[in-house]
Amino acid sequence: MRRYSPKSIEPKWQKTWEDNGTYHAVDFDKEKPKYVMLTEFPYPSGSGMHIGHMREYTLGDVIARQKRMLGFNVLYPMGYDAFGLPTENYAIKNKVTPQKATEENINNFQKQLVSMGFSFDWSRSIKTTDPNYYKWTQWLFLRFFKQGMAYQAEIAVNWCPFCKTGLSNEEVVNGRHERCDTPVDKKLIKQWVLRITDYAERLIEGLNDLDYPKWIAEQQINWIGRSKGAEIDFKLEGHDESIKVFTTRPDTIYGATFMVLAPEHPLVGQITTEEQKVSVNTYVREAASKSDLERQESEKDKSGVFVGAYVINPASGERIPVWIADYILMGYGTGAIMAVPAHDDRDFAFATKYGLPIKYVVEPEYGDSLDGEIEKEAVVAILRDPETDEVLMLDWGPRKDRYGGMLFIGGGLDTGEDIIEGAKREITEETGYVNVRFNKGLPFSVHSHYYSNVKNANYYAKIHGVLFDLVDHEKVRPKLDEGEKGKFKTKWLPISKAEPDDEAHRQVFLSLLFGGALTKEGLMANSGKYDRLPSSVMRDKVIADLTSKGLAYERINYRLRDWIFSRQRYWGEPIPIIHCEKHGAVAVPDKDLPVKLPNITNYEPTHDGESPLASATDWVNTICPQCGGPARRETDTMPNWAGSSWYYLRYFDPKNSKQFASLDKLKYWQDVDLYLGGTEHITLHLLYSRFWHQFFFDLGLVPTPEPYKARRSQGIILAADGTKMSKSRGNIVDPTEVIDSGYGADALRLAVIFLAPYDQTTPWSPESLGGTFRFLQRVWNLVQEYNTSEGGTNESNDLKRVINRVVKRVSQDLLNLSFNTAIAGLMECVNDLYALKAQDSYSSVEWQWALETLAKLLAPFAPHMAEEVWEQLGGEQSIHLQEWPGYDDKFLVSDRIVIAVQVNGKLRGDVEVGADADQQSVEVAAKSDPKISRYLEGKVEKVIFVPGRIINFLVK
RNA sequence: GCCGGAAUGGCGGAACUGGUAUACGCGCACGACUCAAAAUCGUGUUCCUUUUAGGAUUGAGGGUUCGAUUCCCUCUUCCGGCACCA
Repeated sequence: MRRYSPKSIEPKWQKTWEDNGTYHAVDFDKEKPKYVMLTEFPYPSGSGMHIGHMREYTLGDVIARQKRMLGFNVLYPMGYDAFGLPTENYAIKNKVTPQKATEENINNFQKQLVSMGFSFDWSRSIKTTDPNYYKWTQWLFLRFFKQGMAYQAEIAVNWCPFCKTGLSNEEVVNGRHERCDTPVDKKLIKQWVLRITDYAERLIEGLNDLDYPKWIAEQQINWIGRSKGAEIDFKLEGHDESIKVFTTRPDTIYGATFMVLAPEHPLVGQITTEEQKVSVNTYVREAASKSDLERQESEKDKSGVFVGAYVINPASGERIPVWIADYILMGYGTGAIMAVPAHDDRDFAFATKYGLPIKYVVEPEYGDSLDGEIEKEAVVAILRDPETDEVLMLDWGPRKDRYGGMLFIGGGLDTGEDIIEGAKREITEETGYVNVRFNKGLPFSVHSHYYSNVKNANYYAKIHGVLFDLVDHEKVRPKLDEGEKGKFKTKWLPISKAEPDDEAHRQVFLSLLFGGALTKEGLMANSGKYDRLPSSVMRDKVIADLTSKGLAYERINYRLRDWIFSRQRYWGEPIPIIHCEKHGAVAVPDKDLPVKLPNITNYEPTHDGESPLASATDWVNTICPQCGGPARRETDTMPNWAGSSWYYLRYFDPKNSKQFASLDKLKYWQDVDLYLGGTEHITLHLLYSRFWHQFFFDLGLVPTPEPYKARRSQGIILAADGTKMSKSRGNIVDPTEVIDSGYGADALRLAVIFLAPYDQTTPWSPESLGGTFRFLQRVWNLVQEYNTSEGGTNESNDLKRVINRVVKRVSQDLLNLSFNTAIAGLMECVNDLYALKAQDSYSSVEWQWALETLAKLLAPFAPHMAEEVWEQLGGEQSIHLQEWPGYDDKFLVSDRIVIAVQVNGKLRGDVEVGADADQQSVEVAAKSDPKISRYLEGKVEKVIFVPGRIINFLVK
């Protein structure tokens, strides 16, 4: 008997498949529906592929292979995303050219991919660094340019001092460059920028029609950060101009007690008064030199300077001072805000630090309006013992209907009664303490709808919160209403343990003892004619009123910034623009594309923010395509996100030299049916390529509005100890080593999939590789031992059931992308087959069918083993071109079933009955079982019977 | 702080629509084969107890239900994303 030896079968089939073009996708196949399975193409780094890559491609491969067997014309392509910083940095370090490094890395990657037995259509492979490819990247860029969607701007960009290049917003993670972890600086350079913000709304809207997991969609929505509000003009005192602010809370405009501008705001210089000039200039200079990281670190300690100017609040007519502070960002909204310290945490911190006024205009309201409620003024008094830092609470018993629970001292005010007097009276009446000192009152009221148990009435109270200090413990006898007597107990509690059950009480407590801004909705106060309106209503009203005076308009703002598209590096697609003195930036004519990246000797990045291409004088100096006059080429290159923004389209027509892809082929292949990739690209590549695609759709270049119909993300494989795999930790699992060690690609594929649900981050388990290898070995031996020569027609219902069951299970699990349980199902099936084999003749037409079916189910997961076994069983053609097996439910039912028996919900045993047994026969069977009947001695009150599953006796 | 996701044996994980929790694999223990080991095969393996049996158990606590890993409420912890975005 031959032993299972992956080394001798895997390379053989890999070669056969490639020679036969087994996995080539067919353009315009009329017989079969198309299916495009896409996995993110790799960045060919110097360190080779790791197990995480293999998880992604194996999952894609399983889907692609099964879809082929299900009768789809499957395109499962692969290519290389090879431009970009890491290769260039690697090349510089190892003193080779990026071209050479890329070539070597790709060769290495290719070898590894082939050794895994993936069913890629290699005839369509692409490289983003191939001039025949980047010609079209440049051509597509020029579509943006020609529509005014690519523009140049001198802006302060995120600058990576290590990579010496500007970065997009998306590439900065926690103030550091995501590729090299270097803290990012700001640098003012002229940049190419793509107007992705024009598509902000579309990028959100488009998600509605896509099959993306909710969390991925949310992450994109979050990143785009839509917020609706208003732009409002504040007139500058003594100037003609006014300053526009953006706010999402126009309802709080009466609470705006000062204004803050970003230090970079263009009006700062103009409006600063003579006496403030020195301090303002110093502050602006310091802010400019701070990096993002430093700005973030100063989050807790806000700083700013008064510029000496005042503006007029357009709603209240009040005169308020103008400050600058670096917590206001020039890049968002208008770079200026109306500061409402009472209702914004940041403004509150700022106002507290600089002693600016805090004016509350939105008052909290709790509960919904109740029938016949009585309006009243009330106090909630917090009595604090300064000696022990404890507060006095009243325990009214369990809370019900917004009444009772742990509360502070509270009660209604008599008509015309002073708040402090009234509070003092309540303290003494309810608790008996006489010597208390008023500490402070809340600068706003709290409104509460509630039902009073004591009075048996609905109330709507306007509550004044007051804080009193206990002077001494002298007490008189409390003076309680009849309804209050014996209803509560008083308790002194440390401040940290005081947790009032009523929201109004809690708000009073928190505001009195800890202060802070109120950021929630509520009722308007101190807002002139708008008083007592709900804040949400006020918001629309005040915008409407100001809009009618031409002082405001509604506006939507996005967190998303335009996409900085220039890199001051060598290893990227040259931006196909020529700068002419007369005509400015001129597009390279389409016929002159590609603008090839010249070979230069010194491609190291420069310190001054100029691309190394600038030194290639021969290449740079050219003539203007419009006037023929002297001109210079653009020397910045594209980011490595450029090539990957449209690569899936090129797979549809990879060799086309006339177009990026022909419309016919685009119409046939349409879009990607399932896109599998990493979570790290959700706000980078995935967002960028959706943007490109949407823009191309608008130009009529592609037939679908979105590139990827469905998206899934595989989880990360951690090292066995649960830490992240990384080169520095030295805990990376190298797939090539695993294959060469004798386990082979099939066992590795199974191990990677069997590990956990595909989308779950989970630690690698080297031992499980032994498990999947053993499983394959068992399959192998099952086939080797099977003897075709003595074949008979042995009818076995058990065999039929086992095979039909596994077909159903694997088919359904694959539909749900539940790959790990599909493998568990296959393992279970093999275990069952071994058991059957022991009792059976093990040589019949049916066994032949069973083994063939098993091989087909195994084919997507372990393609080499399946192919070899298929050949041994006498199968024709490749197994991967066979039809996916079907199943029939009628073989799944057995005539005897086991029903669980519960007594009072507790499992007491089970009975075996006929498959169609009714309640009565199950009851009889259960009662005749002595293990069960001993629990049924009492009176059986009720029986719950779920046919085929369970019977539950309720016994008294 | 805000938004998402998760928590089940020694470990990775399974459980359809509320219906026998712990499938499958790893590990471990014992046995067979062997001079021996590896490999392979077989048996057992949630925990506790006074072990022919009983009790507990899906992060914690409560609720709905005949019955809850599954539904509802409160909380804890972990992971991912965003974070001075007005």
